[in-house]
Order: sequence, then structure tokens, then C-alpha cells
Amino acid sequence: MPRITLGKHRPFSLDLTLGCGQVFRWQKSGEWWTGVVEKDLIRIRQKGRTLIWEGSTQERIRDYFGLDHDLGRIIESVDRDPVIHLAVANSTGLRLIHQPPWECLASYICATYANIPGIRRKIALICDTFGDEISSREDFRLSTFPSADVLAESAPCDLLRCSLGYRAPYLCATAKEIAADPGWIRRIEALDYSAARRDLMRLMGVGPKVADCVLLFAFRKYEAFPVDVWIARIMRRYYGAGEKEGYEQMSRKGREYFGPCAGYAQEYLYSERERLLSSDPGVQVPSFQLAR
DNA sequence: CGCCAGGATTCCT
DNA sequence: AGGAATCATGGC
Repeated sequence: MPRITLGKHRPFSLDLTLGCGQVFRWQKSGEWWTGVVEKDLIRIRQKGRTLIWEGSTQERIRDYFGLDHDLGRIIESVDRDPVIHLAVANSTGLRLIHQPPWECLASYICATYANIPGIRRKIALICDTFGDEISSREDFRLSTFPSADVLAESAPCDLLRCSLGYRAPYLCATAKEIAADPGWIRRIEALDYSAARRDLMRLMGVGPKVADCVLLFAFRKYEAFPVDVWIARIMRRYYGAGEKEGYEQMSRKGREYFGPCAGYAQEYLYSERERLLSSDPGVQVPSFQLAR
């Protein structure tokens, strides 16, 4: 089986990276994680600094897991206060995954106002119902994430009742838009953050939060700063966000404060949300004042 | 059981 | 531009 051994200056945690809630389809059993990326069924484990896997090429593994990101420089650029410092210190080796755009977009449309176990369930149902089964193993069967074309043409499109609730028509409409717009990935890649965001937000079910997630996780626009209810609480508790501060204000504040890799900071804060919001987080509450 | 969740849309002023 | 109401479902 192919393997990579990462340098000491290149921290990586497979568990944190796959388990922090940025992707929804990977499962761990024993030491091994199993997941589907595009058409590849991948099994991968980590032993110390070594990654061992099967089902994909080294090039794709490096790209998917962001193994070539200069994490040291990224962390240095966002490590501006005791709060983010604590988060970074406790989630060492967390990296942003480079997700396939359509799966990412569809997944975050389904993820709105749901919790992570529920999101995982919805997405598993979509794949089981509409994806292509890749049955090289029998422990648990897995399928690909269905293309936009398949979802768009799935006869009565509202058969998308994979417990999606009111999100079903959004996903259906967006699948049709994307299926009719094969150049969308290259177009958005070529736009800057702000223009790409406006472009994505034309889609049904895509508001600022979903757009920011897709830009961050699939299009590598690392200044994107998604604000879900957890990040909003962290921004209010530690970063001087007002009680009635809206999405755009908090997101902009995150971008301006943390800089070009604000999205990385966001993911560390999200990963440590439970600790940071507990009664004893390990940092003094107004430990500093956010410069405005 | 009641409350909450990687929110967006629609309708209102 | 900035609010409130509404949305369907599962986790806990």
C-alpha cells in the first residue's frame, strides 16, 4: 500500500481533519477511515507521521488533505490572541480538505439548520438512493455522491425526500441549475472571493453561510469565514460581536481580523467550539479586546 | 417530551 | 437595508 511520511514541520491529524465536521461521509472503524472521493473508494490510516492508504494516488491524497499547505505559516498568520491560540494548540494538525465542488455545494445546502449526525444521515440517504454503488468491500456498502445531472433528472425530482424536509426543492432547483451550467466550476475558480460569493448566492438554498462554506472547502478561498450558530457564539463571547450583530458583520469581522487565512482560523474555532463555549474554556473571558 | 441544529426564503416595513 | 415568520426533520 502506498504511504507518505510527513516532515516534522508539517503537522497533520487525520482524525481531526476528517472528524471536525467539514466533510460528512467518512467513517472510522478501528484504525481505518473509509470514504468516497469522486469515483475513488479510499481507505486510509495514520501511524505517527505516516499516512497509509489504498484506492487513490499520492497526488490526489496530497491535494485532498491539503498536505502541501504551509500550516506553520498559516497558523502564524491567524494566531493573534489567546482564544485562537488555544484552539490551534488543541487541534494541532487540522487541515482544510479540498472537496469536490458539487458534493460540497449539495451537502451544505442539505446541512442548513441541522446537526452533524443528521446531516450525515441525509447525505448517506442521497448517495444510497441516487449514487453509483462501488462495492469493492462488503462490510458496509458505499456509493458515489450523485452528479447534478442525476439529481436533476431523478424523475419526480421531489423524490428527494431523503429526509431533506424543506431543503429538497432547493437541492432540486440547484441541481438543475448546475446541470445546465457545466462551466460553473471554472467560472467560480476564476472569480475573487466577493464575486464568487455573489455568483453562488444566486442558487436556490445558497445564502451567505452556505456560499462561504463552499468557497472555503471546495474553492480554496481561504479568506471565507463561515458563521454558523457556534461561531456566532464564539464571536459574541470572545470577539466583541454584539447581540444583534448579523451574519455579514461577523463574517467580515472574521475576515478582517484573521486575514487571508481567516477560514483556517474559523475551522480551528469550530473544531474547539465545545471547549471554547464551556464554563471553563481555559482562557479568560474578555482576555483581550478586538481591535476595530 | 421540548429544544436545538454548519440557515435560507419570503414577506413585511 | 433591516427585521420577523416560516420552513421539515432528526438528535439529544
